[in-house]
Amino acid sequence: MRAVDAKGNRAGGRGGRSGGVPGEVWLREPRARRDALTLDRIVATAVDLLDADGVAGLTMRRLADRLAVAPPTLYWHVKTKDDVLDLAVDAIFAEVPVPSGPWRDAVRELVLAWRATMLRHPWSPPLLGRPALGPNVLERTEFLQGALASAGFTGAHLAAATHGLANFVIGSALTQSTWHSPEALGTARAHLRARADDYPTLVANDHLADQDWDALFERGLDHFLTGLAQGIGSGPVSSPP
Amino acid sequence: MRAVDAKGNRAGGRGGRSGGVPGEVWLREPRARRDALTLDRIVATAVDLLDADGVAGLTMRRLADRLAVAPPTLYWHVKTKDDVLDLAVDAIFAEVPVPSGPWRDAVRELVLAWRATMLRHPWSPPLLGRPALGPNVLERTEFLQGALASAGFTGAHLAAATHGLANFVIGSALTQSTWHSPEALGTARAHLRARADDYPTLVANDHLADQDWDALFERGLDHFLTGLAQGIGSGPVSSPP
DNA sequence: CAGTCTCTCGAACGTTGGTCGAGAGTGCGA
DNA sequence: TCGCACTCTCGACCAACGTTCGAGAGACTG
Repeated sequence: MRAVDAKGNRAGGRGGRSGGVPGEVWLREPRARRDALTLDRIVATAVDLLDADGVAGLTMRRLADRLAVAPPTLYWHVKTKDDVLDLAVDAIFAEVPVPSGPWRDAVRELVLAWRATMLRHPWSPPLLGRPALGPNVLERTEFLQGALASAGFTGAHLAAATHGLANFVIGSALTQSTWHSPEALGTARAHLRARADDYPTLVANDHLADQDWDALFERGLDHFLTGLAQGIGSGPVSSPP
Repeated sequence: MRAVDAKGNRAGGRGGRSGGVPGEVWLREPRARRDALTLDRIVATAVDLLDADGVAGLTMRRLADRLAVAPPTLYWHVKTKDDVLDLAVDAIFAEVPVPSGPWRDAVRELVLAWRATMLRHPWSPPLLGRPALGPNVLERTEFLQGALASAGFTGAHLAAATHGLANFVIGSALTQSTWHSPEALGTARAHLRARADDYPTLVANDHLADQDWDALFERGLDHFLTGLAQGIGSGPVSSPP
């Protein structure tokens, strides 16, 4: 069953189920279906859809279509659409390599890769407004906190450092993905310039310019790391060997 | 017309329009309708709905119901539902007072109030994934950058400081609003503890504990401000008088 | 009193996320 | 070989959603 043509449309339309067209046997898929519908395939396809058209582009029907399957079928593998979103978010975190080395370099590396991945999938930052407890996310968080702990942070200092870094990355990615499209940026700048009287500083300094966001982020990150390393009270100062 | 009872249901159901019930005149609203439908009322009601039930709770139909109006009516005042969301986001920023004083204190104050407002409306952080160009948002941003500029920051340093602070606030609010409900936090911690082998550091340090988020945020903010004030290259060091 | 402009709404459309129960296909034990 | 149970798929259907259209009511203007 479920013979599909190249465009992914189900063959036969609403034709009779079994024993339909004579000789239909020969048209059937070979033996073991190598296109078995799995959770992994669902999630991967969802990520494709999200990358292509954003959150609005992910529809259970579109998703089913791409997988050459009827929409209700998805609900056997997945409980709700939110499940798909949660799984998609965790899936892209697998792209973030877990580094090694001295804590400050390792943290920098992780955070930069983290940000790069989110920007590669601009639909993801707002979705972090939902609890993310997937294995990939947790593994990276574990590493981050581990690195900071190995640097000597403890207690509230450790918590502040971990959350602070994570929040900084997430906020940056959210903001930058907002201004993803050049057109949006352009109209926004025009909007600002037309109100130069109200926002003299923003206009004078060309806020929302098409600037080097990467450099901006790294600068901010270094500020934060410096503040961290400087420590307050019991904070650590230097890198371990 | 449009007499409403206390529960906001339209009176008369589907009764005849004009010249319906005899004596209905006396039941009509006094003279000039003091419940005129305005954009402001729409937005204020939308914020109420969002506060009560989150983004999922805001429906054009529910909104119209609360305003004792038929759904299509809203579309005369507003182009799409997204308009309502954008306006709602800008509306809550009016709650953030614009401070004064030495730059570091003023910035701290603004940022803290900003965060507090977003947490009071936990639906708002993910919505910053959409361009926010309302007057209230821009006014606060203008102030933030103005304060930093008056502190001596210029060029890329200024941009990094402005965006860095904004991103830090947004990220913090997004993360914290994610774990808004104690139940979600509880199950998440249980989930973590059940996997102590995989996430030893997170479990040992009770990541996602029901901690003092405010203190955590202030600590992180101070780290950042310290890194900022310390400056890199041409960065400033001290507060102006 | 006609005309215009502002504002409201009933009816309806297309699409969405999701449910239900009927099956097809497969593997397994008797 | 049969029958049963389990896995997986789907057609039909549902309520709810955002939004459009055109018909008006009501209030001002000339």
